[in-house]
Amino acid sequence: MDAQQRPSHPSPPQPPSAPRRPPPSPPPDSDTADVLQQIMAITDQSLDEAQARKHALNCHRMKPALFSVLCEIKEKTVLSIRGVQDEGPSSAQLRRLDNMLLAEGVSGPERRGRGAPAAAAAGPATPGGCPNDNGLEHSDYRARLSHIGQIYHSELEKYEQACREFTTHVASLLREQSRIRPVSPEEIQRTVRVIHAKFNGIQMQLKQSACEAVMALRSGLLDARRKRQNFSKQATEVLNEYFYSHLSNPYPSEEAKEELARKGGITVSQVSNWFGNKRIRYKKNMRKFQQESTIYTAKTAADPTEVRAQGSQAGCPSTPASGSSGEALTTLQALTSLQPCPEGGSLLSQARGGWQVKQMSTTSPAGDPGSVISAASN
DNA sequence: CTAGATGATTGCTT
DNA sequence: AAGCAATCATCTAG
Repeated sequence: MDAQQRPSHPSPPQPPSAPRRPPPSPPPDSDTADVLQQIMAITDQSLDEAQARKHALNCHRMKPALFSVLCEIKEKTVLSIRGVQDEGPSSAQLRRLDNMLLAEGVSGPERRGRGAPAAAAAGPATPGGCPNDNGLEHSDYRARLSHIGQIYHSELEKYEQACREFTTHVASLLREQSRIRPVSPEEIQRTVRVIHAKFNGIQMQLKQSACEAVMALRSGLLDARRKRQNFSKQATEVLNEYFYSHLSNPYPSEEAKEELARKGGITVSQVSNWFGNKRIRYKKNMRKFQQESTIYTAKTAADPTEVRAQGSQAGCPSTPASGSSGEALTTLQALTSLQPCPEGGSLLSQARGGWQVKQMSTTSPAGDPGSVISAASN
């Protein structure tokens, strides 16, 4: 405004300072054009050169007039610009991405123990998100996940740094320019906001990429899980020993399952799966398992240190007589293996009472235990 | 390559 | 929630 206080008087005979003005006596209009040209030229110059030129411009006699003209132009244009506010609906999307990265353990303060939210969302039988608690694949998964996290954080840091630098640079540039053209602090603020919005866009892309990487990793893991591996000999041994030594009630308690899992180097859910499969398959084709049965029963008879019931038998509702029934069964099994039964060992099934067989209530109205097996083993 | 074995998953029942 | 039954997908021995 003070520029307007000093109306541009007709040019004095000699300009107070026009140090590098090549034309000695320029035409009246060329003065303004010259100043503008110099302003434009500043961008093409080196810092030192520009500094000198700026100084020259600041002292130019036409500067106040030019400044007031720019003020007027700005006055008009700013009105039309105002009201165009940024910040779109992308903030919600950004929040979603943030949440997801947080849940995956890629971002956030500190990585949680085991990807808890993912496990919570998984199925009941196995912790779907993170399969083998002790598997190689899982550690590999975690390693890759943390690698993604590292890249994400370093990139984020880089972008933030660049954003800061660029913002301060632009702000100082604008402040500098405010000496030759009207730049309000508000305008600087707005420009800064625009810059931040741009960098936010970049950040969002980065977050999106991180999410995609995690997703790819996750689906890869799920694929890998399908590529099952047979249990180790040790694990199969431990499980079979328990199964055949508790043939009257092959339902290990939670503690027994944990013990078996620990001994076999597998998870509790794998133990559950194994027993589920085993019970079904044994029941379906007992004859096939008879040899295996004798092997393991002989083994456990010779080695009393193997995993005992540990309350599973005692706590079993279906077989209250836990004491000698196991041993009696063992001998029964040995007998049945000696005299193979064409129907798949109905003798055993009678002795056992058919475990926890669902069909029992539906298939045999007369309550014939043998029919359970014959119904199940077709 | 194939058949059988086996671990995992899914849908259902209790 | 645990278990059963069927099924899938992979492994493995021959």
